[in-house]
Amino acid sequence: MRGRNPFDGKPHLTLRDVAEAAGVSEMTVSRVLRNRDDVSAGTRKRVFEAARRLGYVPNKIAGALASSRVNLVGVIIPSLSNMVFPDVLAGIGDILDETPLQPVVGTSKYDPEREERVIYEMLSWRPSGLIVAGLEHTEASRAMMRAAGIPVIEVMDLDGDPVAAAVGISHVDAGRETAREIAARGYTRIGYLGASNFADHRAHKRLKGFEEGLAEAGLTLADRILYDGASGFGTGRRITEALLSRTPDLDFLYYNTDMNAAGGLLYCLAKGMRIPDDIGLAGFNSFEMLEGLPMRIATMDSRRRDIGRSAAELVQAGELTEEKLSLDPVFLPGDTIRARP
Amino acid sequence: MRGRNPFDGKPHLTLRDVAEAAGVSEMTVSRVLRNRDDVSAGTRKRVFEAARRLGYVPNKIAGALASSRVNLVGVIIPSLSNMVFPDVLAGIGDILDETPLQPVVGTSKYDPEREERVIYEMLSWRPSGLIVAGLEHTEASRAMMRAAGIPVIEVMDLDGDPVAAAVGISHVDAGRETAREIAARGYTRIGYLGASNFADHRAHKRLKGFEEGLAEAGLTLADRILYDGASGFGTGRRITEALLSRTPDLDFLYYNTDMNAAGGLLYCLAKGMRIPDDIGLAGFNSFEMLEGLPMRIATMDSRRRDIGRSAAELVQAGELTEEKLSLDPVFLPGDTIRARP
DNA sequence: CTGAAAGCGCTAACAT
DNA sequence: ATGTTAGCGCTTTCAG
Repeated sequence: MRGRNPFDGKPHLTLRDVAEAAGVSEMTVSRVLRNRDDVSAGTRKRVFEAARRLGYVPNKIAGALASSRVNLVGVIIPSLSNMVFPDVLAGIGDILDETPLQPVVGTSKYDPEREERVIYEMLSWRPSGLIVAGLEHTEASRAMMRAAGIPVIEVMDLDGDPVAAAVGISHVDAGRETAREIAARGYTRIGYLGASNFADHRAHKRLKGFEEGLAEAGLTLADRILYDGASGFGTGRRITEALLSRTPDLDFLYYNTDMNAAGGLLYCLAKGMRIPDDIGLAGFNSFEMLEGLPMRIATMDSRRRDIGRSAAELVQAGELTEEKLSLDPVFLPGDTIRARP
Repeated sequence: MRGRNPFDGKPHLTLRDVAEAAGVSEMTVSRVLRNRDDVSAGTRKRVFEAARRLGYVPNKIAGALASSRVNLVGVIIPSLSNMVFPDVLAGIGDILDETPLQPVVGTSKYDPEREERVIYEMLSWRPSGLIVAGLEHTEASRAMMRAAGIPVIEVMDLDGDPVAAAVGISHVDAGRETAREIAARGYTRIGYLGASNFADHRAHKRLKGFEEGLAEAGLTLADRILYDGASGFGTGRRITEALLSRTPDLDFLYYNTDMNAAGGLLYCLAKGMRIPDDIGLAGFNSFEMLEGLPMRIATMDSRRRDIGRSAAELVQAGELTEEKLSLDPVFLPGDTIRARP
């Protein structure tokens, strides 16, 4: 059974097979296949042909062990269904596609214990770098990342204490800034609509900053509602209806994410409310796919793709950097908030 | 430099380090860390403690090479931003989470050459299985998959010639079935709205089946419009407006995906059209996040999560199966199509 | 229950 | 420009 795939009697081809077929040494085959330029054109051609004909696929496991070089970058995010994370991945891809590095994605499902296991699994492949969403990890996770001896970049959040490098926005600032924009436009009866998910630290930070921003203007949150489950139009609708039936005199609704704000928008429009005069709405994230709703929702661009790009650049540089890179979220007033007086 | 990480002067810990610290042989450490039950409780405890204290993380590269066992499953999909693919991944995760197998995702960006490179990269890690979206691949890709000696599952599509096993729906049938539902409700002036993306084979197959289904009822497509770029509400709006201004007397709009249908729905509602009496709409995919629109769009559930689950089960079984598993897409009439007479 | 020896398939380093 | 040798860090196999 040794040297064979467990599912098949046929052993994998090795360098030796190609070497014999081409009439050269294993070492020469290895050089050709790694595109080194110290092989004569004729030999190179013979080797390529032999490899092609046999259908040889190199064994990276062996190569990585021999060279202690692994061209993988671990990327750990909470989920793939949240839309914000694929955007970060796209940014990472923009950069890594131009390099030999390859991202390998793992998901934590917002569970720190699960994240710890994923980090452990990832590190056991000895990747060239690690990109992890968020700053909140178990102590064991932090210890592993510190000891990994590779570039470790925490992304999306800057409010906290990164293990090493970090790229992101301050969600506290984002929330505060949104509150200022709202207060500056004369709204006073403000409600918050968000997820009860205890582990969504970034949303909690935005809310914290939001309340600080309101306080600056002498305001407090008039009401808030939390939901379980996934964000979406239906969720946005339901929580909006529930909140407004409880506190009908709200004049502004601040959502944890544009997805819910979109549902809220559709609800308010259906009820004939006048937006943005009677009631204003704002979300967070700036999702491109929502362009095309009846009104553009006021939101803050969370710079997800840029975050992915910058993180990948830091990994690619290969240094054990502790750089903190703060991107500025951009407030986009859209149509669901009054003009500034 | 050998045996060290290129970014760090400090070499990684090895089994030997743990063995010395615990006062046992490397072999014993290896046994403990793989949770084999042929080690005495006392030794086991000493080893675990030493490993913890040192912060040892095993090297899977070496382990995989020695054992020729790699607990990775390659998953190759066109993109992560399309929403349909994360759903397939979620289904795969449902199953693999209960096993030692771990999915590794690669994206082809709808480019067969790129897909070929990704398949090659994946196979060079000697994974335990491969799950690939679609049936259209380069000849070289097909040859690699045939020769891989591992379970290879093509997913999402059954109209074509799979390399080995396949799990999915027939998109031709899905299109034909949708056409029948529309024709049975008395619509006659039918338009199609889809992507020009040459490489979206499944959408083309749906359109083919759709036209066949119309033909059965003595109908033909009254007009069609193709767009470049991403699907979304804005896109749906724009193509709907363009198509209706060109052919105003259409009484049904069939979209390649619910995302565009949603934009079309919002457009038609804004224009005061009476849905589903004056004009009907249907999409494809059944996206959960769209629940909550003003009307539920008629659509067909593409069974994405089930497809992921079944594919993962086949991989996990570990046999070189050639099974073809056909799931039935389900037509969901929603509110945008008239009741059957 | 524990250890010693051999080798997985490749590449670094040193020949020639 | 090509070949030879010695491992990479682990697991398999066989001995005790």
